[in-house]
Amino acid sequence: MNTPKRYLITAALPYANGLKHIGHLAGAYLPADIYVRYLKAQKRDVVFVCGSDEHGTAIPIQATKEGTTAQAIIDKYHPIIEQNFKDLGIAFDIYHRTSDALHHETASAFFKDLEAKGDLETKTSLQYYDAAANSFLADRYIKGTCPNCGHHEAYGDQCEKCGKSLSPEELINPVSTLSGNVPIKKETTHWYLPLNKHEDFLREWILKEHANDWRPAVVGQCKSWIDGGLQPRAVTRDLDWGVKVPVAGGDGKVLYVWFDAPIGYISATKQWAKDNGKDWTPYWNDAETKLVHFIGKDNIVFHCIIFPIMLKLHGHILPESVPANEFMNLEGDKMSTSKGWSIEMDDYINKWIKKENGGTGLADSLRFYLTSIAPESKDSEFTWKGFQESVNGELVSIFANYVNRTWVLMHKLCKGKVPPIHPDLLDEEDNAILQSVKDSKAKITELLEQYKFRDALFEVINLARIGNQYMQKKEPWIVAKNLATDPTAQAKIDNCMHACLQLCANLAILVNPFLPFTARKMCYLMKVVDKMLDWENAGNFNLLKVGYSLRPPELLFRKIEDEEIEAELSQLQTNLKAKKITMDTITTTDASTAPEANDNAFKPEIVFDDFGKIDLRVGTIIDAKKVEKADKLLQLEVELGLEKRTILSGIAMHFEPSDIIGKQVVVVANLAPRKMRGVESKGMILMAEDAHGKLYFVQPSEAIAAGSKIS
RNA sequence: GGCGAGGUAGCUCAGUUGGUUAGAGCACAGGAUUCAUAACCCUGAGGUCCCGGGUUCAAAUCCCGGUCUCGCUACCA
Repeated sequence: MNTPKRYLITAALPYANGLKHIGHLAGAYLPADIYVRYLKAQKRDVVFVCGSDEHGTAIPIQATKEGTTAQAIIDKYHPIIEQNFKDLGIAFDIYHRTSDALHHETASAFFKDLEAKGDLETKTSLQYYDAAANSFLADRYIKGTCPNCGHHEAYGDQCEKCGKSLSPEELINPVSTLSGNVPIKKETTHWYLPLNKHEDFLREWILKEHANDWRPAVVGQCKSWIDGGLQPRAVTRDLDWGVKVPVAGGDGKVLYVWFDAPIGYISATKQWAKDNGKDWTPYWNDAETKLVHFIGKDNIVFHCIIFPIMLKLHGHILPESVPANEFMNLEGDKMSTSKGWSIEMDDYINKWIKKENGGTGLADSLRFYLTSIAPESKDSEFTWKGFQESVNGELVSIFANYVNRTWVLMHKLCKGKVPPIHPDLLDEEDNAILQSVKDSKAKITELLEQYKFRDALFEVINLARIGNQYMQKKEPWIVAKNLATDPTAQAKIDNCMHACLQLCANLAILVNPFLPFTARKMCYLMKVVDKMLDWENAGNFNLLKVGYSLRPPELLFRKIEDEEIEAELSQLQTNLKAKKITMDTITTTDASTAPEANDNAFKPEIVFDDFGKIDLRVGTIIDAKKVEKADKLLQLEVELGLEKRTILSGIAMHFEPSDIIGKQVVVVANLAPRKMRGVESKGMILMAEDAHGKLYFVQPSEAIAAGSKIS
């Protein structure tokens, strides 16, 4: 294994529109922090950068929601997120922000350079435009009905109810959130990054070079994108919140957030270098730097496809690895802040860490559990019960208990001082325990280098288990009963306790990347400086000097009680209900007070003649079947009296074809035909929809002749 | 529908290029012990390796088909 000259480690920039939950923590920040702490203990040259992503349309949207400015939003969340990370021991070398002038300069120059070299293309296209507000509408400024779940408040980029990614074109009944008007389409010019031109490079770099050392899911996802045919991607937007497009024709446009955000890694590095009197350039330009991006699986395409192309074009190094984690669920469901089904870092900190409740030990308890269930190879699940069992059963019972019994015994039998070794009495067990430490260190080191943090942490606990076994065999508390009769008794005790103490010192070093607060507390108990935690010290049994007096025993962690778990579980249900009520309230309030800005509101008045243009008829479904290669479409044959019609309807998720044959429906009979999935649809079925997105047929109260007019 | 990842003990997960009787930790049961946060230590019980075919002397592993979960993507007048 040849060691890189230096490391640059990044963790995904959290979006500064709200609080971040423990799923985010487990996905990117915690593994990154563990890796960095390990590298630093190895005395490697490493910089760990992160920062708030403060651009994009969701920020000004959130501002509107909270009745304030975009600047106020980021100024509110940036410091909270930064502090949350600190409280949980995520030790960035710098936590920067993309609203900073230095970042604007950096991103701006980056874009300018690519533009000047001809690496970008421009293209004119039709985009939604709000004539009343005199502005183009970013995805996030368009609301409409979600085509996936039928939610009325879906945004142009994503539906927050079902979480599906959308494009504005997909929305049903799109409405501008600025004025409430139906947007029109207007020409606009944007810059594009032609991903398609770099396909060969990506194939070579990812599918060949990294086919085996990157995680299967990462390579698989990339392969899927590359094989699917890469398209040019717009890198600018019509918006006034973000980094201004710095070239001619860029008025009123900013860099698209995903173009600007990853450059945030670079500007953060610059800021760090500035603050510390260093040169940032080798970290991004020198081939001997190892760059690693820690992210969640939703970010794979940006960090493995788009950003690498940008880096290559701008003359930077490429990431050596992108260890993306899968998702962490919570008690059987996906985590979602907006649904109230999540555990915010901020909440955990306030409840478990800050109070006299537990202090920093509880930060490590969370780090422990999250690491032990890290979604490294598949989605995993956080349960409070699991948290309790993991902490009580392994962290406390095995690890902390080992340290505690060592300390207590050492004070009882060795006067609180590191006892001497008596070489003539050393036996196989004593030699074996030293060898175990060396073996564990080698294993843990290897696993950490491979980003297998879950397994690495298990090895640390296992070493404590070995310590327990060793002590059990030696039974110093039994030996102590023979002090009067056995002249070698004290020497035997000394040898055992000496080994146990040295093992504790080793445990502190090895656990440090995972549980930094605990490692520090162990240093305190041992009365040693942090320097002892250097990785090179692990595997040695001379870390504590003979005769050195140590502090009295103190518990490293406390157990998690049943009542606390029950409280958390019911809190979760409460949050869920509270959020639901809030959402319902907002929906109804909006409908009554600001009808024009809400698509649940009544549409603008029309005259009778407008209505008269619509030919509504009663029809009877005489056949229904699923459309091939479409999950949501049903192909219906509808009897309209004068003729039979083929009508397609997006209701396949709600009804079984066999169940609806014979049903009477209301049909818009004179709607212009439209082809979907290769089948022409002549007309439209009217459906009613409740607040939960459930669909109902609109039909006459009693069966009447097919083709009957409705007016 | 297409693509990607996953499905192994009650739970959380390992199982490298096919090779004895499929492993670990929790949880559970029994035993031993008391230095330790009712902790530790020893022993044990537990599996149709999602289902069905195929290749092979030999399949959790390779191939084909199906099914379920998650993600990306298409479809929604």
